[in-house]
Amino acid sequence: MIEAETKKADVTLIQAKTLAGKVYECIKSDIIRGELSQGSRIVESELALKYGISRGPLREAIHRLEQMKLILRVPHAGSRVVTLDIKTMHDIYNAREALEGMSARLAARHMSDEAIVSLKSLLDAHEQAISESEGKYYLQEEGNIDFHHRIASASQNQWILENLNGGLYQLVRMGRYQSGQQPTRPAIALAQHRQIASAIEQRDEELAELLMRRHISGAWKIVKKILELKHD
Amino acid sequence: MIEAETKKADVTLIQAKTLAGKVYECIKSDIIRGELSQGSRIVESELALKYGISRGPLREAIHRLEQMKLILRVPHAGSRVVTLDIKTMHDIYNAREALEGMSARLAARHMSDEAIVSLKSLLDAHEQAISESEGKYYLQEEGNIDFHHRIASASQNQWILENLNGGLYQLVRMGRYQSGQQPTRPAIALAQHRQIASAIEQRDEELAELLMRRHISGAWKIVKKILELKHD
DNA sequence: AAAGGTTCTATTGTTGACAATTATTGATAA
DNA sequence: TTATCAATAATTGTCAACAATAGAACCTTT
Repeated sequence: MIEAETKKADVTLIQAKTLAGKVYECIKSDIIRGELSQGSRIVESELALKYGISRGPLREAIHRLEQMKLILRVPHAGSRVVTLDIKTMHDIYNAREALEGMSARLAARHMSDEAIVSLKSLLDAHEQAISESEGKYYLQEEGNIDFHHRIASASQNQWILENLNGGLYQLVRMGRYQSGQQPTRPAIALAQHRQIASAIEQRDEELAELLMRRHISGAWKIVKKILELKHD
Repeated sequence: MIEAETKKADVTLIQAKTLAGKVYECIKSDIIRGELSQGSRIVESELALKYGISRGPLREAIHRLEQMKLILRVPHAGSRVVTLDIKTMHDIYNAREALEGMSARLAARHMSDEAIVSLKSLLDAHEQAISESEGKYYLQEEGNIDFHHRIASASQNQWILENLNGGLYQLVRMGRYQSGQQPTRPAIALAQHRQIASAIEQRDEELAELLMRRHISGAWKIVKKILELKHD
């Protein structure tokens, strides 16, 4: 039993019990971090060799990544890492706006009082982190994701939750990582997060959705400018 | 010509270039039509034998169906056809409301004038079909899907389009098919469709989104009643 | 007889070889 | 030179055998 517990702890670190799952996590990380650059060709035998597995599970990993749109595949021709141009990112942020807006609305309806308290203390921690250290972008970014993740969880909508965690968030991460990972000014984001949390606390569904949509479309405007600068 | 004979789907008729793709289409159809009933176990070797292929491509087909949430899979334990209970359907309709609402907004922004004309003539055809034949539910339902599909295409948002066509619409179809496939009263739906088309024609993004969301949440209320009746 | 552990079986996960297909290269002719 | 077609190479798609795992059946012990 004790061995089983420790084993399970190890497994949770690896995030997957199957070979395909582990390699999927690896490749996903490589793509998001840009180690596999955008548009680059994916050759099954190469990656299989690199990770020391056969082509079977590797193929499964690739298929998963294709479904979440990190990889583009054409039958018999091969796979490439997706290229996040401005149009694609715009699509992603529009989808996010719709889904997270609904997510916030449902969170205002369903989130438990304890979860709301916990959410607000998370925001306090963010404020602390921001005022303490100006340079810890990474932690701030993780905190940002954490906030959005909690809202999505509280919505209690399984479809939306899975499509945010398993799809859109990964693409957003990849986009941030590869465009210099500037955090949208943290103080402003924090203020907006507080507004959203407040709307949820007051069970104001309409306002919660409105504020979340404004928050995301505002983030898009900043990302867009960064991308346009990069492209010129 | 549409025959009822298509249930014994012939693999060679399907356009997919790969074996996995063909079998994927077959199984998807079987699930939506209820030939593979909700919650029933999926055994790889059985299906492989049934379709006369090996387990490799069949596995790929199952993985795709898992990603679009028609199949639930647990590692080493097996797969089952999803069960569309009320909660799941509610999640689906909420996600639809968010995504198709945004879709209508973007359609009002991007849809070409010619496409709008074509859309309106499609609605005329629907009106014709409704007044002519009271019983052709199937055609009406296909027309309904056609309308929503055109909006999604006109949105020019690839992510939303793919997640509607390749995910939510299939689940909605499955739910309709298996709960007696009552079409939500076609005359009312048609009137709402006309309103939406009109808003798009006037480039009123706000109104287009609002009307589409109202349309879908209204549809949900009807579906919910049907499901509740069934469950008692 | 019930609880607990142990063997056994059915099913999934993995592998390496083989077939089919696409893209490339090179030769030939206009 | 350039276009076209054939042969070739590189890569993906498919298969059947093997390994690992979870769940069922069985036995043992109390």
